[in-house]
Amino acid sequence: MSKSLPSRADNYSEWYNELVKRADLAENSAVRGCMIIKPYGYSIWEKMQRALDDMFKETGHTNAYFPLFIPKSFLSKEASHVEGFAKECAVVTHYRLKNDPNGGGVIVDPDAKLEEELIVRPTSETVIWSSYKNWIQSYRDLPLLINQWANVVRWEMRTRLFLRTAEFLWQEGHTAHATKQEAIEETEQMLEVYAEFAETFMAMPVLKGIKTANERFAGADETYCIEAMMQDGKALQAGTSHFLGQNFAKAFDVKFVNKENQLDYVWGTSWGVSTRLMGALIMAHSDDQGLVLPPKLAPIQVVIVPIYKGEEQLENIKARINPLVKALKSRGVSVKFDFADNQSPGFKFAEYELKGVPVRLAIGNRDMENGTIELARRDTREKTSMPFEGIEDVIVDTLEDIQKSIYQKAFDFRAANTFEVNSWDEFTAKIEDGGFLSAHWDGSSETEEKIKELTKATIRCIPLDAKDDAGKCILTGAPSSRRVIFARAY
RNA sequence: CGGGGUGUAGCGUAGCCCGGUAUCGCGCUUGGUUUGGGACCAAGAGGUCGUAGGUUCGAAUCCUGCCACCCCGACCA
Repeated sequence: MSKSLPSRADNYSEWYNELVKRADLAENSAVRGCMIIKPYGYSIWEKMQRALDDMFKETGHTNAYFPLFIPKSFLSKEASHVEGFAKECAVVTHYRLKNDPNGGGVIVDPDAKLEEELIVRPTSETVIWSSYKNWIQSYRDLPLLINQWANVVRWEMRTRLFLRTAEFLWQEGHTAHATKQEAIEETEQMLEVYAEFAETFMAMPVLKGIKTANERFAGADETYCIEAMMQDGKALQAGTSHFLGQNFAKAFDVKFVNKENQLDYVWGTSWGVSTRLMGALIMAHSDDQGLVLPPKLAPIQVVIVPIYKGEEQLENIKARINPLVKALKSRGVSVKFDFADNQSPGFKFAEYELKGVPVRLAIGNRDMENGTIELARRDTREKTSMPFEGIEDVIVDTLEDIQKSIYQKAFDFRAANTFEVNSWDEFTAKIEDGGFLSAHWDGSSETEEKIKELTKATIRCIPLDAKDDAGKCILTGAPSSRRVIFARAY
């Protein structure tokens, strides 16, 4: 195994794949397209889950759990929904195996065929709405604000660790409301929650917007999204929030009696983020030395590496470091004091950089004599020798500063790679370099598809903060009232 | 699913064209010396050569099917 990663400049996707494996985040499994999330990767996901779950609870949601299997008939109740997912569903047809009468191993027992096939959920709208039918009678039962943490399966043809896997982990919120207005507000609120999570925890700036009809969720009236820019200039959809209108209520016959004693269909939303966020996190900040993790999501925020000759020196260092470890822990900082003697300091430095630990401290005999300690920050790879006295506050400040700096760096990168373009020639030239292109579009699906066909660029979103700005469609020249964001996407 | 490539120890590989039971490095184990940016010496352990068939006295090597992974397409709320 070579010591260094492939560089981003040489081969971005190889860099990504290698990094995921070398940093011990995930690996491929025996099952095509399914990944094994390794402990280090999973602990980052757990941090994401914790933060998101707290935000969901704060906005009034509660968790529940619905089954993995969906009766086939459920899926077909909402027409555009089934159309959207049919091509990528795993189907359970039998419930038993038996010994192969012709020899080795087991075979599917042909006598154990299911009357109705079960679909492994690609998303849970259908099972959930079939339950909501029983749970909702009156406006007093509304709003119903439920989230579930689950795995889903989408049989993708081409997969990549975290970015697109056949099975992935996610959360899916499913809410029901008495009015259209309230459901739209919920959809928008959850988009805000996602944006805030991405920006404050992941340190990743996102663009909030609305999807075009082409890119809309199957079964939604409107899909809101957050879009992030990766370091290769490609866009990554990091989260979606859907206003479902009354589509699922109608498909599953979910009616309620309103205050005026009239029967009406309820209004729905659904919203989700997945382990894809791990991919976003990696590609937003990491460099050729390895991961760069935002302190708020780093499983280990500070690592301390002692440099010593002999037991006695190590004991002296431990005596100085142990109280610091304790003090940091009491301030909620996760610290690892790595005094393992089977690896050299240099090895440890490289290893913790690969794993993205935000702050590294090194202390050796020189420091012991001088009353200093060396502090290295992962994002800039700067090393500074500092007085040991007061280092605790410096560490806490540095963690905060790293969180802010990597956000700013990602923000500046996005700004430097976002362009207004006004002609087709400009568009086709610019799109080759990656980045977001802000351009006029005539609003038709045909034009959108034509542009995709010609350039591989899709409309990532119509930004929520788009200003009215009359212009002409980049392709057709037809009038347009505002700009949309085009990019090549993951 | 189409085109191209790859599969040999935990990882990375040589050998394959031209058939004779497998090379080297990293890692691992033990002992010793080391430790301020991926340490060194010595001795060890580890392989049904992706998988299932076929050809052959004999297959990592030749042939066929299958599987997985990578790249390019198609597909992908």
